[in-house]
Amino acid sequence: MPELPEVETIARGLDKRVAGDVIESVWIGNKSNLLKSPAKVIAKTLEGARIEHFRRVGKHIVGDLSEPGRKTAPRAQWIIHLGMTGRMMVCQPEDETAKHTHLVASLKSGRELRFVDPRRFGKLQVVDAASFAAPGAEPIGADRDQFAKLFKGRKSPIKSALLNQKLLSGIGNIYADESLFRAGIRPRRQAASLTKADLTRLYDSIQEVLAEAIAAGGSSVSDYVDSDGEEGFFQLQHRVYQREGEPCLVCKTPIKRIVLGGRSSHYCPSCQK
DNA sequence: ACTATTTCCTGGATGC
DNA sequence: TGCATCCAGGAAATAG
Repeated sequence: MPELPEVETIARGLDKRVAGDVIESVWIGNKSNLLKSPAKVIAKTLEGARIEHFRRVGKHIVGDLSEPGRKTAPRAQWIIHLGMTGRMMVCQPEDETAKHTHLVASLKSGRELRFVDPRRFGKLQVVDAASFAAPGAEPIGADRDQFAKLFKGRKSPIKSALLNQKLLSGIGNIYADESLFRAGIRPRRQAASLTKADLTRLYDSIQEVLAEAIAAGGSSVSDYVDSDGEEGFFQLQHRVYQREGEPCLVCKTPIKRIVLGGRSSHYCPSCQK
């Protein structure tokens, strides 16, 4: 599932390959639950636009669009959320159309950008230029004091707070579990109960885990691949996620799995307090 | 202002 | 082999 490191990898890949290209025409399928803007509006906004850049904001891919020939004339932003199974693929027109293809943007270079999403938890929208903002703080390089304040007075489990995109935007189930393991904090701990030392370790763990995961090209669980169809390999470095029953890499205690807010949470009962 | 629960959706895994 | 059932989960909506 695409979280911050996967979305970062995909956005960088897309930027490298299609920045500067111009969208000539757009086809949108009929599955409207994916669309946060009306299909007509999306098509009209994308058609004729030049893609200045693709980049990541939270778990969103943002495409900055401009008027062709006038790079400095901002036009709109194309916002893509991959949900659980969404993919953005750079294809040749003759490439076979994958099942569950919901949008195809034909580019001036002759290539196509395709959005594919079997489970349809993804979202597509267009917004005014420079108007898009993630609902919460950017986890990478967040201010330490601001970070600590996010959890003040929160009664929910720290794991749930980490998944709350309105607090931090970008952390999902994998990196929440992995960060909590490295920080030695149990997922069920009430967020407000974290000491200053806990928060410092958590902050550092998040920075470390996200940086390592980005360097590894993300985690390929489920069917994640980047915009080149390449798998990431951070899943090989997971210490707790999806390792229920397997020995902790530090102390050999079997990793436990519990369900918090309907989400699997994995932790070492010995290393995490 | 929070928090907890439900909903959306398909494919892969499991069980009989 | 086939068919039914369950499960994964990001985030919005709903209920408390």
